[in-house]
Amino acid sequence: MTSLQLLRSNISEKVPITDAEMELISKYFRTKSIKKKKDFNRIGEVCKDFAFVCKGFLRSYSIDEKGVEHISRIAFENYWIGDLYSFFTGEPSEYAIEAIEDSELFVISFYDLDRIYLEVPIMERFFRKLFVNAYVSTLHRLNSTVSEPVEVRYKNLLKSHPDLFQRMPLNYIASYLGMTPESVSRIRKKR
Amino acid sequence: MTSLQLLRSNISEKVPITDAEMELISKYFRTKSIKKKKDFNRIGEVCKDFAFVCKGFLRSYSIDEKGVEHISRIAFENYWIGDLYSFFTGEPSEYAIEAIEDSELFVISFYDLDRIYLEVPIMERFFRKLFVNAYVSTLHRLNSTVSEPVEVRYKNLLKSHPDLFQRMPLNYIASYLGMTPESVSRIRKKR
DNA sequence: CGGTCTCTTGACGGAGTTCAAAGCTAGTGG
DNA sequence: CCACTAGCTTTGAACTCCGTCAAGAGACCG
Repeated sequence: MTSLQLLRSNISEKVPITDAEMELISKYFRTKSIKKKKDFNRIGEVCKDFAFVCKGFLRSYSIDEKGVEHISRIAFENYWIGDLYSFFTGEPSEYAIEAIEDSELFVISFYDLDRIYLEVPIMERFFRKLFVNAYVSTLHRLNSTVSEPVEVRYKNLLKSHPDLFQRMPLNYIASYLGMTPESVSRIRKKR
Repeated sequence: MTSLQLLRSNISEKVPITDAEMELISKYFRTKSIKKKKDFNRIGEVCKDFAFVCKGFLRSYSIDEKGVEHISRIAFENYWIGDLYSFFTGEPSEYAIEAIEDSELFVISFYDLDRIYLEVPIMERFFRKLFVNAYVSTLHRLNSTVSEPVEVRYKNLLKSHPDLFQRMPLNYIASYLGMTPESVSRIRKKR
């Protein structure tokens, strides 16, 4: 499956899309490669592009007052990533986005996205659905963070995203789950 | 300001809207009154309507395995509320939505919302923006929950929403912040 | 290889929860 | 309009989960 086919299938999951529309859309996306450990976005910079992950694996994280990183999002192939707040408002981003593995992206700028909305109105619906999903899953994560002990959170993640554990170091998993690497290690020890 | 004017101004914050469009839109909204302590939505039921709060004050909460409530969202006048997951998928809701004060709502069903999109396409953009905002602020809350101690979280909420503290009992504030009422009481005691 | 990064393990401490009891407040009905 | 009750809030004491700190083992890469 080519990157474009992957993008198309991702869109088709939420809205119907024709060949002609895909043609129009694809003109506005640029490809971008990010090497492992390199940044797609830095803290303090405006997040100029919103990205679809064709290949690879990225994380988005913020840094608190004590200098500790907190991973807020993880994006595999077939996921979207970007700092939406910065992207839509033009304010400097509070999140860094970094490739965990060498990654291939389709990226789109704010202005080009606006043109897509004009030329292919159904895309407005697509992104609406995408953002609802992001909102719903984040609310779920928030809920589980305040109501479930570390062990339950770890096991639920393991159940829902076993693939994650093969590709991401333990300290990232800990950070994503809002706990320490030591806690993850101890949970893991008990079988 | 009438309820309809409030709705209009809420929409205008995000997208331009004409008199004619408002006319079309308003036909699809129904008014609904919810008395204090009464439910707008119950756990296990499909959330059939999405609501704009004209007057009053509601909370959305889930209940964990131990039977403890966790407030996931609070909506005043000029806010929107509903279980978006259930609303869009038709699955039973895991959240209850209850009026904290007597409330007046404008509600819209899933099907009528679809009609609005057809008749007033700009509304698709409106809701896209609404959901991006909801997503961004929830991510922010998640971040603060894992990185900041209870006292900081309490004070930040007090700073950003002082009005909340006049209208909502302390145990709800605690639940919304992901801590116990005792903790809130103790934080409050220190001046 | 040598050095850096990742992971494990142990001991300790503390932030925040749990449990319990009592004071306070507000709503209700007689 | 007052008395009563239920819910809200405070306070104290004990506990516990999980984070912190530290040290060492293993793994990976230049």
